[in-house]
Parts: sequence; structure tokens; C-alpha cells
Amino acid sequence: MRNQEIAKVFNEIADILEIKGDNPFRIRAYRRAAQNIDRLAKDVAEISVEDLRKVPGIGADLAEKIQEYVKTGKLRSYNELKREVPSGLVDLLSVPGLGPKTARILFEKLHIKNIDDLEKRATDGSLKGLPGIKAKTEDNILKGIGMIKKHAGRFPIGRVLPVAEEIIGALKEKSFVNKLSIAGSLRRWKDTIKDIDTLATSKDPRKVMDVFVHLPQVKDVLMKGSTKSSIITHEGIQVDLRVVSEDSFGAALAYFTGSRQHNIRLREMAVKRGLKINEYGIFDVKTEKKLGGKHEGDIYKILDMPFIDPELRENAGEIEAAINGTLPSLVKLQDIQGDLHVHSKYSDGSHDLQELIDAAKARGYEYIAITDHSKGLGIARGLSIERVLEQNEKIKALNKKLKGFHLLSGTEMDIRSDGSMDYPEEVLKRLDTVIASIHSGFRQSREQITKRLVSAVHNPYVSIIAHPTGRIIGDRDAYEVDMDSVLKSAAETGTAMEINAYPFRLDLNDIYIKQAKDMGVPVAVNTDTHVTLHFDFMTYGIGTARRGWIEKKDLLNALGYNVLIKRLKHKRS
DNA sequence: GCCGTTTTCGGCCCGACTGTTTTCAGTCG
Repeated sequence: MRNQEIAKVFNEIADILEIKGDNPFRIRAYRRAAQNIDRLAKDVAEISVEDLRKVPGIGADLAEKIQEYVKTGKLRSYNELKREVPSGLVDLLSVPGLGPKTARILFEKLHIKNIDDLEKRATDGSLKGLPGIKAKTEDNILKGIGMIKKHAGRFPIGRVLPVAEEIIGALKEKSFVNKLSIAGSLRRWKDTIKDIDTLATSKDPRKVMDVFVHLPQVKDVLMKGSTKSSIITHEGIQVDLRVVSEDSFGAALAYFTGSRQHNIRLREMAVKRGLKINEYGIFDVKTEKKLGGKHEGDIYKILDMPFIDPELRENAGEIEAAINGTLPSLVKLQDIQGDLHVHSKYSDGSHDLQELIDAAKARGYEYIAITDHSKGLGIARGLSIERVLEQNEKIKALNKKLKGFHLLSGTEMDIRSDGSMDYPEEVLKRLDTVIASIHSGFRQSREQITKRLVSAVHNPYVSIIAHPTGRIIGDRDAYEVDMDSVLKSAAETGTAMEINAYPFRLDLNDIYIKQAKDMGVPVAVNTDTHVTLHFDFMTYGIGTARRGWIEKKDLLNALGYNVLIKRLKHKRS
């Protein structure tokens, strides 16, 4: 897929144009296009020029540039730009507090071309004396370099959410803090998070700021103002806290939840109606009268739209859907009736069947499927044919004693490197459900991997493909796969795709989930539980499903037991 | 560079904090 590549090129063009001091709107156009290409499920190489132009933010010029890049692997205008601005200079923009203007001055006055140059000259004190730079700025630049060397980029949501909850918990105890909420990409359940945005209301904002920057979780204070402060936790995660008045809480929540592109769209719509939106509310420009802002819904209501759930706010069609009245009614945690991917002591899980049943019942589930690894996965104590059949018998016997709860016998069957299935059909047909997944040969060609997955999808006994792209966030990239073909086969055969809720997988991701939904492929949100505590990962899976526009009706494990069993049998027939 | 039931040209979201300034530019979200 060339999409990410092109998005990166467009973003770098935007960076270079910024350093050059080019037209800010042209820069924004490149960034907007980059973002929209990045979110596209379909490979741009397979999209015609006419259809490219239908992508928001892509006009005649950028469509042509995309075509040029797809055809030649190069972009002439980009290469010319790179000759004007050394590529290392663009990296300077990643230093917090250092923007395009400063980068340009550093290059022109001191011939600094990359971060290493910058670090040297900041250390020996030669930045001082440049326009607008004195000791403090030099200090901050060094601090910033230290930070990016230690913690570049984004954190998996699974690492960030617990930190956020801890901080929210600590602030909640304070009597002078009233409302308190997580905002930003964390509230939108993005799979990776750059920093934690939090929002509070209080009659005494300064006091809140004081408490915030002195929390035990704080390692460094980046800035502290009267209503807004930023800190770095010991984990290296930045947390921003903003305090507003009760009357502005809703507007501020909308503003800080983003995404930025979503907010820009809302503000543009407001401007056209003679209104203005900021973090304090929504106002009539002429009369300066405040029309709303206490509740988040005010903003949407005044723009004549239904409320848009945070997970959808990516400017990826949700505003159009809101206007047309076609917003999805997103699935909720309470809709989940069971978990279809659970490991027991038989393979690499930590609990026996009864412990798993108890934990599932405690979460209000009607069923779970026991899906231990298959024989080929020796490292995870995969079950021999004898053992999986023995487990199957035990589950059937156990079910007779259970009241109001059902245990499905299943397997997480390995799709072998050569594309064959790890158990023969005679074994599979005895089980209630089969989920199939890839655990080896991640570096095979796109064609080979696709073939393996498609052949699993066509197996009449395979009901779900587990963690369909194999990625581990921050650790292992997804393997190369033609997801379009896999989803097409899945739609034809009624095979479900898993949204693996394990917080470092979240696989399928939001973009593929939306594509699956659009193609009529059912999905299942499963936790891949190995320890009963993992059942609680379901919230991450639900967040991800919601980002993919999933409704209750799209979800296999939102079905009651009897309907589910019918659905599972249907593919086999 | 994109976009259009106000426009094919002239618009394009909005405000806080910092460090440097004597009123603001740069950066960030």
C-alpha cells in the first residue's frame, strides 16, 4: 500500500514549505490531503484520477502528483523542494517548542542542518544572540532534544489509558475540582496516543494548576499557566490539563476532544452561518451573544446536527453522515453477550474452564468460546488432536450442568505457512466455532499471506479470522496483505473478522473495520484472554469497533446464544 | 492547494502560554 508513503511525502512537503515561509493555506492543503490519504482503506495505486479527486482535500494538482508518484516512485516537485531545504532540517520541527521560523533562522545564520548540529551548538551556547533566542530558549531546545531522544512519537493506548485514569483519579479527590474528563485522542480511543488531554471545571483554576503540577506522577513541568498546564509523567507521557468555567465545559470538551480536522470543519460550518466556535462556547458573531457551550451537544444542536460520538470525530465522513441523518448508532459495552476468543490452561492460558466461566459470568456474559491454540503452535502448548477432542467432550459435559450460561468448544487454529489448516475438517466439524489466525511466516509476500487468509476464510468450519493483520502496536508491523480480497471472500462466505481487543493489538484497526462494515462483513470483538483480568480489555475493543462505525447489528458476539449458534451453523451448511 | 445553493477568485478555525519583548511573534493543540 502506497498510501502511508504518499502521506509521508505530503507531510514532508508541508514541513519544507513551512520552513520556507510559504502560504499557510497551501501548507494546510498538503497536510489535509496527507491525512485523508492515510485514512483511505483502498490503495491509491488502484484508484483512478477521477476517484482520487473525490477524496476530500485532493484537487487536480494533488491527484496528478499522486499519480506521478504511483507511476514513477518519485515526485519531481518534492525532489526540487528537498534541494532547497536539507532533509535533516525538517527533523528540527520535531523538537518541542521549535517551529519552522526558528528552524529557518538556525539554518540561515548558523548553517545548522540537523538535530545533531543543533545539539552541539546549543550545548556550546552559540544559539544565544540569534533573534529571539536567549539562555532560556537555548535551554528549552536542549531539553526538547533530550525528550525526543528518549520518547519519540506515540504510545500504545494500552500504556496511556492507565496513566490517565490514575491522574484523573488523583484530581477527582480534590474538593475544588468539579467536572473532570479525559479529552483528546484518548477519548476518541485512537490506538496510539501522543499525549493525554484532560479537562476540568473549578471555581479556583490556579489551585487546580498547583495541585496538578505537584502530583506524584509528575516528573517534569513543561508549562504552567493560570488555566492550562502541561507535565511529563515518569513514563515519559505528556499530560495537558485545562480548566474552564462550568458554563464552557461542553464547548471546551468538544474543542479538546478534536480531532483537529473535525473541529475545523465545524468551525467552517459555523462561520458560514455567522457563528463562531471556540473553547468557551458557540457565539453569534454580530451580537456576540453566547448561544451555547455548557453541554457538548450544544455545538452540534446549533449547527442543526445530531450529536456525533467522539470515536467518529475524524473528519472521515461523520459530518456528512450527521447532516444526512445516517450516523451509526454505535455499539456499547453492554451490548456484548460473550467473548469468542479465550485461552485456558489446556494451552497457554492461566485458568481452568470453571475459573473462566465464573469470570465471564461476573461480567454478565451469556457465553464464551474456549479457543486454545492448535497443535502446530508448540510454543503455546498447542493441543494435539486427541487433546482438543478430549477438551471438546469435557466442555459438552460441563454445559449440561450450567444454567443460563454456555461454553462453546472451539480452537484458535493456526493457518500454517504453506496455507494449510492445522486440523483436518473431521476435527473442526466436532467443534462449535473455529477461529483461524496466522502465527508464522509474517514476512512472506503479500500474495502468499493473502492466499493463506483467503483459504482459511473459504474453509467451511472457520467462523472468525483472529487478529487479521498480525500487528503488535509499537513492536511489530502488520504483515503485507491484500485486505480487500480477504474481506471480499469474508463477505461472500459470511466469515467474521475479529477486532482483537488486546490493547497492543487492536487488530483489525479502525480503517479496516469501517471497510469490513461497508462490505457487509460481520465482526467479533474478542479479548484473546489468557488471564481472567484480560476480559476487561473488552473496553479497548469496543472503543476500536466504535471508531470503525460498528453497530450492535454488525457484531457477532452481540447476538444472544441461540441466534449465535444458528449463525455459526449457517456457514457450514 | 482546495473549494463553492453567497464565490471559478478570494477566501481558508481559534485561543493560551512562553520568552522575548516593551506590544508581540512563535509555537502548540
